[in-house]
Amino acid sequence: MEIIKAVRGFKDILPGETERWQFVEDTARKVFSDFGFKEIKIPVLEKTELFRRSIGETTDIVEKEMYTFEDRGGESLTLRPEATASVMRAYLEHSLHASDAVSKLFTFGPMFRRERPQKGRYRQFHQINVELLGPGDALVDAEVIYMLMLFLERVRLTGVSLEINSLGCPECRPSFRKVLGEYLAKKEKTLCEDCQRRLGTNPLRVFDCKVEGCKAAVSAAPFLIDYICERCKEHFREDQEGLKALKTAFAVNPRMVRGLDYYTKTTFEVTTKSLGAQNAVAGGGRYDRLVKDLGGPEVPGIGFAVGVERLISLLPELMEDIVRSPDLYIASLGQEARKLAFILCNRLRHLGILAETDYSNRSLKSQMKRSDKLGARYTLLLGENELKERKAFLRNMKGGSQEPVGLDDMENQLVSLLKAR
RNA sequence: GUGGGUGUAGCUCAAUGGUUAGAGUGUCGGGUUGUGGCCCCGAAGGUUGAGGGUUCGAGUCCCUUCACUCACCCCA
Repeated sequence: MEIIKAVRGFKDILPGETERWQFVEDTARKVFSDFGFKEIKIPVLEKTELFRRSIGETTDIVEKEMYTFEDRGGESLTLRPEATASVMRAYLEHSLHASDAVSKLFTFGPMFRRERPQKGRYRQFHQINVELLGPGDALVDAEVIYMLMLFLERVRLTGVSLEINSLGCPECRPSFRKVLGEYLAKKEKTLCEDCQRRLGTNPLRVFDCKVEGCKAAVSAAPFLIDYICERCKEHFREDQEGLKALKTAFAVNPRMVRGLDYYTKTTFEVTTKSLGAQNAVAGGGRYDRLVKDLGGPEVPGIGFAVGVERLISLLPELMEDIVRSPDLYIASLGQEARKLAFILCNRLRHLGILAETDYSNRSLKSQMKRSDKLGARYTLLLGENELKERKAFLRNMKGGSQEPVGLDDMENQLVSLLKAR
């Protein structure tokens, strides 16, 4: 019979990898809570309408990447392609804005997009998501970005760079689109097919194109940040001052464009050179209209998402310090000893010691090999002779030295010995 | 969605169209009574991704399909 395999683009995360996931999540919890953020848990399934309204009808995500289906009641549901929309929904549904002027929220979880799988791109992938709602001040932007960079530093990620940009606001962006559209129209012939199409739909996207002709056409193009209104300019300037004050290195990338419609003003991305085409490790920005667009009060917000698979693939390999190996392996010989090993092993676990033993009556040699393979610090040798003489041998697996331990009160002796380090 | 590359043991890879598809590594066992790592010996482990075709004969050639992978696209 043929075995059933996982759905394309969906991955198992096995022991050996999960340690890194836990490390990343634990670090995130610690850092974010130091900044006053609280964890929120939200469903993976939402009404389709939520994403259409927040992400934008004409974005690629909504147009061709969502897992949308009708449930048995005939309602259109969608596996979330990102988390911000759900957090906003929960924020409004539970009127969090009414109970506190500032909401600092983070969440972990899987997201779903039906794209062709590739390095660093899966159909189910995980994000760490942070949202800060309430204040619209530029210093908040700097603080959130600072927290992101601190988190990345704490998980020992290196070789990344931070880029920021401003997308302006609903008042000033349209006028720039017009300016850019007119500029690019003059160069239409040098643009690739895709970009010629983009002229009509979203000329800002041409900035993202990697085709040489388009790069050249765009190299002298006007920049959005030169056309944004005074208020947006001031906001962007304060944001940069904030980052400088917090000694956070960044570069302004006037060509950075983001794929979700709800962003306004500050946007940012953390990228790497070692991930191939999927170079964004984290990204986010300010969304001052989103809450209102979803039917809520006028509450500005800012947030970011970290791609966990991408982040983990960039982490240094050597992380032995986070995998736990046994403190003690109990090797037993004979029925009586085996029974005692069984009791002792579980009592030690009860006391917080990672103990292992073997129940299948294997040769001492096999048990020693297993102890070695598991990386146990000590092996306790418990056989018929030891039972008779009321003492067992405790072997240090690193040096190979052995010392006797009295059978009576052995539990306490072992605990004090093993917990000493 | 479009294009390229790759599918052989758990993993990394061999095998001119020609016997019974091999090696390393890993797993399990053994190398005189009850001691790990190094070394030696042995065993288990495969529908050669799947399905069709060409051929006296296919892991090898052809077609289809699936998966993986890289790039486009998009984004975390």
